[in-house]
Amino acid sequence: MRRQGRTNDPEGMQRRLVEVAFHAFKTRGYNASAVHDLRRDANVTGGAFSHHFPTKKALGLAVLNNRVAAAVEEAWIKPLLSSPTTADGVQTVLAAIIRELREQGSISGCPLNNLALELSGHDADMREAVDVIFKRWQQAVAEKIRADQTIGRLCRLDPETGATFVVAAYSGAMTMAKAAQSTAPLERCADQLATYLAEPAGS
Amino acid sequence: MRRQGRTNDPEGMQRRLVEVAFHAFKTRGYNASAVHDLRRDANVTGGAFSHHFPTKKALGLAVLNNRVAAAVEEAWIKPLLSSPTTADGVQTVLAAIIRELREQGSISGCPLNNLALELSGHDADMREAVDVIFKRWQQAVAEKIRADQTIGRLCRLDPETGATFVVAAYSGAMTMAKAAQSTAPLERCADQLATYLAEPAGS
DNA sequence: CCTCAAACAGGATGTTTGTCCTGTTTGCAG
DNA sequence: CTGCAAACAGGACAAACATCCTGTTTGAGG
Repeated sequence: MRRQGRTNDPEGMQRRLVEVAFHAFKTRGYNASAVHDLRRDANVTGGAFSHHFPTKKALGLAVLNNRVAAAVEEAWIKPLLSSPTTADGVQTVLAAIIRELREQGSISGCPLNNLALELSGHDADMREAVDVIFKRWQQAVAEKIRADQTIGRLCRLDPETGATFVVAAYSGAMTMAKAAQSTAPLERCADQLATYLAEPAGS
Repeated sequence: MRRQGRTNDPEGMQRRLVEVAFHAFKTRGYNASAVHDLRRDANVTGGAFSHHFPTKKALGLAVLNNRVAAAVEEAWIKPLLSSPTTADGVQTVLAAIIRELREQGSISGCPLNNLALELSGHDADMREAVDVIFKRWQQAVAEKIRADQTIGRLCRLDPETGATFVVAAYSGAMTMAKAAQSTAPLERCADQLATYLAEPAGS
């Protein structure tokens, strides 16, 4: 075909594809995103696509394992673990997310949340991948709660239970924020999580 | 065509279609459910379908406004409002849902939650419909919290904020339960919501 | 320079999707 | 009895869809 500008860059191509798919899945959803559109947006031909990802499901798993997991790590786990306390970390994370949503105008929701509902009912491998990320997320929060307990905070709170509760409240609030296209649910949940984490539960 | 067993039953046909679609949307999702399959499962021909619902979106809105809203009303609002306190009602509702999920083996998630993520990003009308149901749900919980306050309970809790928090925690927990195919997240959130609603927040 | 597997191009393929169209039947109004 | 609008039957339709196929190009190893 005599295309002379071509250079082999498998990693870059995969990264570009995963990046485009991540964004499309986050905003439009998995089933609503056509492979054809993803290819066009990422400037990837059909041959190249099916070489790196034999099926759409393979791309979905790659997005989940590489990109979504990294997004959770970056937006939640890192800032949480580097905060003085759980309460502080959760507050910092939520404030940052709310600020970011305000700046970009529209609310597309938490990528993990979006894909979780759509994919965990359709395929066992997908659900497994979603669950792994949720488990990792919870584990990090639980770890932070345990760290708090070594300095005399949240001593009456079971770390796993508290972690599940925090993640659930955030996820649900993000769902409602997306439906309402407003940050109000997130702000309210941030407020309640603050008081919840300030005083030991079940005292 | 000489089909002699036919009888006109527009309301029944719409109900049957909405019922089938509700179940399909809940388990497989909106985009993953083909109109063809819905017609087959509901024993409705193409002509009848497009007579009652000109587009798939019309059916989706009908499912949202009629069936999903009714499901929330039945599973959440009614039992909550007929309970002595908010804490009691939330506990009753969650216990019933957990029991039901255990009996049926698999967890398909909260129908509103599932459709919220998938549809609110795709269409303004759909998002509006989802938001209305969420608002109604929150309003009912807030109303119950206000009722508690008239008898000296939860006096330091803002009703709207508390309602958002309760709904968010439940929704998020259901998402995690679906991903994990386990009722554990729901049980943990029920536990934490119990202590959250037992003592006034921010005291 | 030669080889060869991996990387990529560009379309073909068969299926699925949502919607529409033409005709027939029902049931109520007149 | 008779018009007539609504209710329904059954398939047609093009567009969109995910996947596959054949060929070409790259780049590293020998």
